[in-house]
Amino acid sequence: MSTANDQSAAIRVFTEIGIIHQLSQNAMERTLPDGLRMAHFGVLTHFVRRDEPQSPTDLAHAFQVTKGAMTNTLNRLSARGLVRISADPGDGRAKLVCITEAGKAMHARALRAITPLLQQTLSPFTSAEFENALPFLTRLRETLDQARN
Amino acid sequence: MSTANDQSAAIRVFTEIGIIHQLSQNAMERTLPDGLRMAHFGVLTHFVRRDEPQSPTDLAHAFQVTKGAMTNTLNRLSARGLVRISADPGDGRAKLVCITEAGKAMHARALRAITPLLQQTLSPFTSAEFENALPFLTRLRETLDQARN
DNA sequence: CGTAATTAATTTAACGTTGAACTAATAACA
DNA sequence: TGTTATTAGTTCAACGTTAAATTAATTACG
Repeated sequence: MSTANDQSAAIRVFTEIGIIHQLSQNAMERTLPDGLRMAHFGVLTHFVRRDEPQSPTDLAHAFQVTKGAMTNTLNRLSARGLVRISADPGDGRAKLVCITEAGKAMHARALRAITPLLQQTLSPFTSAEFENALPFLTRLRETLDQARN
Repeated sequence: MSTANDQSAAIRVFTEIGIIHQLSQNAMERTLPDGLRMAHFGVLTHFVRRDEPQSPTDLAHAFQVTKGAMTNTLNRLSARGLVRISADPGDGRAKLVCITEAGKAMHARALRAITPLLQQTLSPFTSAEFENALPFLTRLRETLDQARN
């Protein structure tokens, strides 16, 4: 990555990524039940995979989002009873977030709702194509993440 | 793309793409001069590459954004004198958008501002890696685009 | 011709996000 | 110990976006 010409491929990659993000997020949010947003679904998925209490700050870090954004997301999930927020007994400043049974049920429902969309729109691809794309994307994300801090 | 297991790679790809989009957009907007946003920079880039009048609807379609969003973007660019909006002489409903000299100058300035960031954060990659990633991303974007309509 | 359907663009409310300012609790250290 | 710095979380204004409703102009067609 040295000459000016080299940058054009990188810029095109970022442009495609931006549009893919927008299109896929919109398609999924139109499909998710009950006005659930991708940010909410992401947090539920996180807790389904890893059912341990976690602080809002850790969650904000995991999702690469500001603490303010995570406060908002968790408040909405909590207001729906999909997540439980309690005080951290070991640290008076901190809180601990858990998924509830209703949260797990909502996640399962959301996953069922979203599956046909995924299967339909991704039918022109093989899973190998996605797996082949992953290492580059992961490394790019890690690089941007490091540059941020 | 048939079994449930296949979807996990696709979901990871979309997750990575979402985070890359967020991180790269934030990094670039922190670098762009004068509070210029990526949406604005994108429109300027479009007109630098293709210096012909174009309607807001065409631009909205090119950027995969609603007409309302494009109205907002164009109004901000116009308020700064970076773009000129005139009535379409052939269609009383339509408008035509052109880039101005100030717009071209701002684009050049923005590109200069953003180049070091690109070079710095992308130095761990070769341009071939970006070029190799492009065909898959392009096809994915096209597929999502078609599914939308 | 005249009515109905389509199209271009704007407007509005609602949402998620950022960045910055703020409060409260903890940690560091002189 | 007491002051200072750091850390966790919230709040607020500003922005871009979407979806839906609205206005105005054009096209289709009976």
